[in-house]
Amino acid sequence: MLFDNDRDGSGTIASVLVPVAVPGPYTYKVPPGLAVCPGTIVRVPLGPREVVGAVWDGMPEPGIDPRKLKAISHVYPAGPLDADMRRFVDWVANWTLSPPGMVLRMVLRSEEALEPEPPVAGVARVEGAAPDRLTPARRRVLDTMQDGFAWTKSGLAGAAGVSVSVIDGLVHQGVLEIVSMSASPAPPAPDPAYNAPALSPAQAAVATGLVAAFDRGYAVSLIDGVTGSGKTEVYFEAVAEAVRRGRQAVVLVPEISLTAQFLKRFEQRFGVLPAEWHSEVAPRRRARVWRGVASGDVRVVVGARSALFLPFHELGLIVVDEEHDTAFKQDDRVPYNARDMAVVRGHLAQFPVILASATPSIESRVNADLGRYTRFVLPERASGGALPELHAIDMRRDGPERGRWLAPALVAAMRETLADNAQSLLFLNRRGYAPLTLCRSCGHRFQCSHCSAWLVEHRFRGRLVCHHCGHSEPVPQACPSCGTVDALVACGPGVERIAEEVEALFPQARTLILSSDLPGGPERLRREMKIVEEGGADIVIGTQLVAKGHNFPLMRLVGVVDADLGLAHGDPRAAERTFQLLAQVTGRAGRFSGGGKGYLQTYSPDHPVIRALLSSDSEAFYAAEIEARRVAGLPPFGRLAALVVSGPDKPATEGYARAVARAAPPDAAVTVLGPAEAALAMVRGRHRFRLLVLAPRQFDMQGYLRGWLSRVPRAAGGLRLQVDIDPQQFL
DNA sequence: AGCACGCCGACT
DNA sequence: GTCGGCGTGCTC
Repeated sequence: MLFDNDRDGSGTIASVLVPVAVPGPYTYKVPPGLAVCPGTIVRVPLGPREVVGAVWDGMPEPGIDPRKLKAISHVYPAGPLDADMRRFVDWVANWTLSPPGMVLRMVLRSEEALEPEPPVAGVARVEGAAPDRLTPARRRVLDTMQDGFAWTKSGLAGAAGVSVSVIDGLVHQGVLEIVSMSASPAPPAPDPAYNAPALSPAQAAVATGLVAAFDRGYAVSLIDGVTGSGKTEVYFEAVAEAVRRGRQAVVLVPEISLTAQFLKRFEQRFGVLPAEWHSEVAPRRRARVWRGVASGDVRVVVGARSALFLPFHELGLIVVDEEHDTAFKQDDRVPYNARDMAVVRGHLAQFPVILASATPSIESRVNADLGRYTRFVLPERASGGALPELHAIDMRRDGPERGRWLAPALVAAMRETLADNAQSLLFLNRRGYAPLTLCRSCGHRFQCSHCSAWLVEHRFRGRLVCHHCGHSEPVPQACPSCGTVDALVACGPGVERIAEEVEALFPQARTLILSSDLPGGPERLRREMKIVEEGGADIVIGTQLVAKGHNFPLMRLVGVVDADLGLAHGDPRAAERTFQLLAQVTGRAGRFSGGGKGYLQTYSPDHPVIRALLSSDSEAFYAAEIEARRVAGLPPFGRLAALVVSGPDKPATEGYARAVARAAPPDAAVTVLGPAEAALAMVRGRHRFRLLVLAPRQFDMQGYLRGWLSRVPRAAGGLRLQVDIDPQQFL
């Protein structure tokens, strides 16, 4: 904010939010001649360096020694951030108990974007000049340039089918000259009328409902549609409506599914590729998208969760695809859930938000049941194909012989599928060869020295790996405890072990493992996904990454090797996660090739999650799960739940966690999970302790946590809270 | 003595 | 988040 307090000649001052973990804006002098307003993006000195910040709303903190004030050193041409954006930053900061500057940092992550796009060097014709000899290559270049525009060297070389040296030669001769090309032209806008699809009656009804939401300002729609029901086509109609209304739109997708396939579908519908925003976009391109979003040249962005913090001025729609996906959660720095913050942003700026999933999260279902969201159901596949027929294999009765992991019934189905030249998918959410290794002689179990989780054998790499902290060591010849040689046994299966069994059963089949940790990285993974997609593999063995994003058109059979995995451990969302994962995985079968089959190997065929999966009845699952939470004394999700995660590996940390548990109000259910349970419960985190607080609806969790935080001595060092509360009731 | 490393506090 | 200051402990 600006303050005209020039009465004493000291000049104006402004509040500036700086990208550091301080509680609020700092005060700076505005040098004469610089024009700033709330939202202006500025560079300011901070300690020994200069940082990028933004002029912010609010009174400067009183009691700052005026002699201490430094001056804004630069005003960026980008921006200013509008009032909606500033309110959003403040809201997210308050909600996540994070310093507002740290949230602002997420908005201003591309420093390159803050300056205008630097001009690029190009070549243009010199009026009247002709080359000494007109070779065929030179002719092609000059023909290509008949439009009279300037070209970049490489662009021209590509278009004319010559090498850059031909162009250099023409420059040398004075036929072409190096010119400075101004910023690239605005990308073509998506055309809502380009290729409107023929929607089924059910899809059309949903599309109409989504479009109608635009007249209500803020409204949240939940599209609950089985895999293959055409959710994407349907919400594209809402994107089209936003574009028609002159608004910008953003589609948030879990990072993993930001695939070429998805972008191509967008192009088929709208005639142009959308702007992309995620961590793999190169800095230059990133900067261009940021500037385009701010200037309004970019109308639609498809991106990962961080796209939510782009500086839109005319945002009129957010779509969150696969809204249940945990990739929308950021666990480090500012811990936020992009799905919830999307709803908040829609609320603050009064525009519609669409959440889409085949397996909505419990909280979104509850919010729909309570009437906060409008739920649209797409119960059938758009192709008219049936959902896969699912069977349980009771491993207690019909399991495989000792030392094998695939039941006879599943093997028979694989054989049949193979004979039909179709693909099978074996799903096991466990990387490596075996999850536990022990010594046959003395019973020693290999445990991680850093975090007490079991070490997982990775036979291809010849190492024992901790999946919790990443530590790894070579597989020893002798037992480190009793010294017996060659006495180590692998217990239980991982994908590598399943592959071994498949290769023994079907030596002639083309078998492929899809697992995130195989050598070759994401590049190889993409290649292999493509191989599967094109039919280059018969049997695919995959971890959870096969559940997401990619479509496998030839997949006809899915075998879940261990359907119970993930149902047992301490995470209160274990059942929900398992249901979502297995529904997504089995939904891969027969999605494009007509009928498909799925087998669930389980020791607990009567578990509500397994039963709901078998009957393809997600209603049964939601009812059972909500009831189970009620019986367990947990408040219904979608109301209030908080996770407090404490970070560093310090004895004091556990003490603080237990102290907050004791201080909790009587009607809040508070659980402290120790390191082992936390390791199981948090797949990706490296948290040593985890405090789970479940509080009833009317309880001010934010205030409680803030009060508690203020009492934690600094000595707790780096203690971090992760708040996982559905913000619905506060909107 | 010289410096690598970790911890802590300040940053307007 | 990033920097500098300062203490500890190790090496030339």
